[in-house]
Amino acid sequence: MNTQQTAEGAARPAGRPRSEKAERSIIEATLDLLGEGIGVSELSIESIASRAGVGKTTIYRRWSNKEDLVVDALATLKPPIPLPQGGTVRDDLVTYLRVIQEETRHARTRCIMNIAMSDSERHPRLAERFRELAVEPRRAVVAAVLRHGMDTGELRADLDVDMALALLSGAMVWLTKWSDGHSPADLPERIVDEALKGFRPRPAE
Amino acid sequence: MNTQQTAEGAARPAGRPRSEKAERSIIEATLDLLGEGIGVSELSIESIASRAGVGKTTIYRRWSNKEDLVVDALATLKPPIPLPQGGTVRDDLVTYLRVIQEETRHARTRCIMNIAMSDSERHPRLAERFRELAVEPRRAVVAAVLRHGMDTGELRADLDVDMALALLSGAMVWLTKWSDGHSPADLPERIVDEALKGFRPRPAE
DNA sequence: CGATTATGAAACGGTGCCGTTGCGTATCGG
DNA sequence: CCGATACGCAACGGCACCGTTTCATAATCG
Repeated sequence: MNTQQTAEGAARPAGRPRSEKAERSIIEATLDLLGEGIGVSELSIESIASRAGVGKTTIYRRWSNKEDLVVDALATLKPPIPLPQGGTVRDDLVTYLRVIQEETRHARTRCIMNIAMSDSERHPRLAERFRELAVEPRRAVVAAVLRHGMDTGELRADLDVDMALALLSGAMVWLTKWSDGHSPADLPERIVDEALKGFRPRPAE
Repeated sequence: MNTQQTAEGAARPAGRPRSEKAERSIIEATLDLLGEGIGVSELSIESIASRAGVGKTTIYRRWSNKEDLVVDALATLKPPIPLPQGGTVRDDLVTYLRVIQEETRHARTRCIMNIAMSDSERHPRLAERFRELAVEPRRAVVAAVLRHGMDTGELRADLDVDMALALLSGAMVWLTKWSDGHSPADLPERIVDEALKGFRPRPAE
C-alpha cells in the first residue's frame, strides 16, 4: 500500500519533502565552523544558517537544540583509517601513531578533538558520541594488534593492553600539545621504541 | 597587564589609592567562574563584576581586555606540590602521578586544564602562561628525578627523558579523560610499572 | 579644608543571537 | 489543480553583553 520508496516503510507525510541537500550543507557548515576553532557554546544557529546558505527555520525544523545538531554532525565523521595490520607489531603501532600525528596537522581534526576533550563535562552526550565514533573503533583495532603481539611473543604475555594504549596515545597527544606547534617526523618511532623498551635497564637483548 | 603599578620607591600618585581587596576579589571571581566550567570566550566582564561585588569600571580601569585579566588570574596559581623526592625513582614517579590524579578530582583544576588544552590555539598567550606556570616547573622536577635514576642505574642510561615524561603524564591524562569520570586508585602505580617494564618480554629479572 | 583619584551603581547606545512568525515561492501526492 | 509541507528570507520582541559615561560617595594627599 505504500506507494513511495521510503526506506522506513512509514507512509510519506504528504507535501514537499525535506531537502537532503540542505541537511547536508547544514551539517557541513557546522563541522566547518567547529573546525575553525568555534567552540560549541559560541556556535550560533544564525552563523550556521548563513554559512550553509539556509534559513534558520530549516535548522529549527530539524533539530530542537544546538547539541543535537552537533551530535548529528559528529556522527558523520568516519573513522578514516582502519590500520592495515601488516608487519611486526612495532610497525603497526608506529603506523597508528603516524595516523594520529597526520590528523593533528589538520586544524579541523584538532579543533574537534579539543571540543571532545574540553566540553566533556558540559556536553556529556557529545563526548560520549565522539568516544563511540572516533576513540573506540581505533582502540579496538590497536588492542587487537597488541594482543596479536602477545600471542606471537613479540610482547610480554602479561601486558596490560589498556595501559599500553594509554601510554602510546597519551604520549602522542601530550607531545603534540606541548611541543610548540609541529612535532618532529620521527616522533611515532621514538614513542613506540621507548614504550617497547621500558625505562629500566635491560640485562641482555 | 596591570596599568597601576607604582613601585615602592616611586611617589604615591595623589588621590584615593586602588583597592587591593577589589583586585583580589576580581581575580578570585574570575578563577571561580573558570572553575565552574565557563570557557574564556563565554566569560563576561559583567558576570565577573557581579560575582566579585565590584563595578565594571573597576575592572576596565585595570585591564584593557579579558585575556589580560585571565592571564593575571592564572599567574596567581601556584604549583602546589614540589614533590618530595625521597625513595626510589619508582616511588617518586608514582607520587607525581598521584598528585596529578588528586588535582584532577577538583573541578576547578580540571576546568583550568581544559582551558589550557583547548584554548591554546585561540589564546596563545594564555597557553604559554599556563605552560610556564603549571607545566614547566613540574616537568623540571620530574626530569630531575628521572636523571637521578639514570645515574644510579635504576633507569636505562640512554633513556629519553622528555619521552618518558610524555609517556607518564600523557597516559595519566588520557586514562583520566576517557575513563568515565573516576579513575581507580592504583592507576599511578600501574602506569609507572608498565612504563618501567616496557612492552617487550624481559628475558630475566 | 580642597584637590584628586577610586569606587559601586546605574544608565547609555550598540551588537549579536535567540526562537518565532509571516511571506511568497517551490515541490511533493492525489 | 488542490492541499500540504518545506524552502529562503526578512522581520519581530527579547535578552545578554559590550565598552563608555555620569553620579554620588569614599579615601588619601597637601
